[in-house]
Amino acid sequence: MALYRDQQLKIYNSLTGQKEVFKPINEGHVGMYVCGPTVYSNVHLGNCRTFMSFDMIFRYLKHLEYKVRYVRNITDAGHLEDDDAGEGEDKIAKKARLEQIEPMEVVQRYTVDFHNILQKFNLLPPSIEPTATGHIIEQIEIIKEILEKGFAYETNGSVYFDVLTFNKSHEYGKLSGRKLEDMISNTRELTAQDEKRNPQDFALWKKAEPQHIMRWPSPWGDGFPGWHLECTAMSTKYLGETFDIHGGGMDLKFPHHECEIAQSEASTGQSPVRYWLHANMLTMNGKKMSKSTGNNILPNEIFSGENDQLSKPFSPAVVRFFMMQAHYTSILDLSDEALLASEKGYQRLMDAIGLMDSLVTGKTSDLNIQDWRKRCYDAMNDDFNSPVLIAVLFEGVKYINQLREGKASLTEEDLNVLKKTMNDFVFDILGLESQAQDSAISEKLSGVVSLLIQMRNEARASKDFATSDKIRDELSAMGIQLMDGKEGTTFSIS
RNA sequence: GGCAUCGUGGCCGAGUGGCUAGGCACAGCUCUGCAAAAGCUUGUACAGCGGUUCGAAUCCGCUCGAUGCCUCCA
Repeated sequence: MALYRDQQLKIYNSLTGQKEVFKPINEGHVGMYVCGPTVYSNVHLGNCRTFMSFDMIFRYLKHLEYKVRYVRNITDAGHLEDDDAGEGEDKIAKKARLEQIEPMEVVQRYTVDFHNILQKFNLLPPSIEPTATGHIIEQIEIIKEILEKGFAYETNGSVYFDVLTFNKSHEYGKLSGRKLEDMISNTRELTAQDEKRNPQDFALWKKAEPQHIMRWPSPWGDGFPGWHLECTAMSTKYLGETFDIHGGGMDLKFPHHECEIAQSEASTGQSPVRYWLHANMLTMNGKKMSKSTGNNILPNEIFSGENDQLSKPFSPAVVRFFMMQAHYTSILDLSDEALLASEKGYQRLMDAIGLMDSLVTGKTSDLNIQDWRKRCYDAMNDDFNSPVLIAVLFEGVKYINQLREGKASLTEEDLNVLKKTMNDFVFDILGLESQAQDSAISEKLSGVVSLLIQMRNEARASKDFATSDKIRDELSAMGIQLMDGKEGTTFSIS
């Protein structure tokens, strides 16, 4: 029997503002769509946080033995920097012009970067990773539908979604908690040459100016799709007209996701998504990381330590652990101090896990492992509460250390539950990686260190503390720490 | 200006009506040749003011502060 039947997962749904019991449309199957990046520059750490959060969610759903189809798109069609002006240049085209390369070279370069970085952070690839430019036909079809239903109009080769008309029969703004009347009263005057009937209207199709490189033929002439449309087209194509989970960054809630809802409801008559999930922002110096403002840090700058914000390099796993220590719906602020604290905690966790295989079993158990295991699931079932999970996992760390010191005892059965649970949650679900070195090298290294430990013990036995301390201190300087315990000396490499 | 979210001990960060979150740092003890590691113990924090309640960090109101969205952004 599948694990999900034993677990009651609750998810905070942005649409209703409440935690709801998760029930997929088709039992045992989950369709999940997450808005991916626009590939016109290097992915920064803030972007990574969102994808990492949904990776953790993907992993947990899979762990619960759901069959998950996870679709995460690549936006490879540039969108106008200023939608209203009509004169704006799209970001990919701009980058291509600045670097004197083809737009698709820009796309390729940053798609590769995106994949490389996510791999370093140990993200699983999605089931499908569709591109916007690969779905122009699907987007055009949706525009036709919306036009037919009377929720859009064509002006001068462009097609706009008619928000006011839509709002008469539907509720525009229900996701972001906005009221159309408020939005109207708050907007400035239309610019004189604007093609839109109302400022709230948004583009489904934009006519391409002659100099615009990325262009496709359509019933309305050469142009390119509006920036909300691709997600509607691709999510519908691969997940159906209504699917289970739609995720993305908080900054996409309005207008992007609001427009997606409008587009789907206008074309199919159905609300597209059951559960809307929004991951919160990563900040630095108290401000949102953002490509356009420059307040961001690139993952490679963290891994190398070459940046102004941090005192030292941090490994991808430590950064991931740091992020998992905050709930995905909370704002998280990046700082050197916080990363240093996480690094130590991460190390303690990994050291304990490394000890698991050497633990001995007893006849009785004086730790309630089943209850502990249940609390791990409870944490994740409560809207993927990874920080609470980590708190419970640190109880597991305490258990392991107590067992190692002989201060507690577990039966073989319980010990196996402890090991499996730690491995499941730390590696499979949180997606942390032990920084295992090349196994051939690490095997030899561990032989060498064992030899040194033996020599040190001999020195200690003969009270030659000068020698024993020298071994200990010099290894420590190399990042190899010796730990004396009841059962002998072990070591950890940092 | 409008809409929304948030303000927790030295730092990070959970928690939403009564019961220890957790991590890092700090202190004491145990262990140790000395350390480190680990274990044990201690910290009475919830922006301010007022209200509801037997009881509020948790609910309500106001004030102050921060952030996000309202234009491309994860």
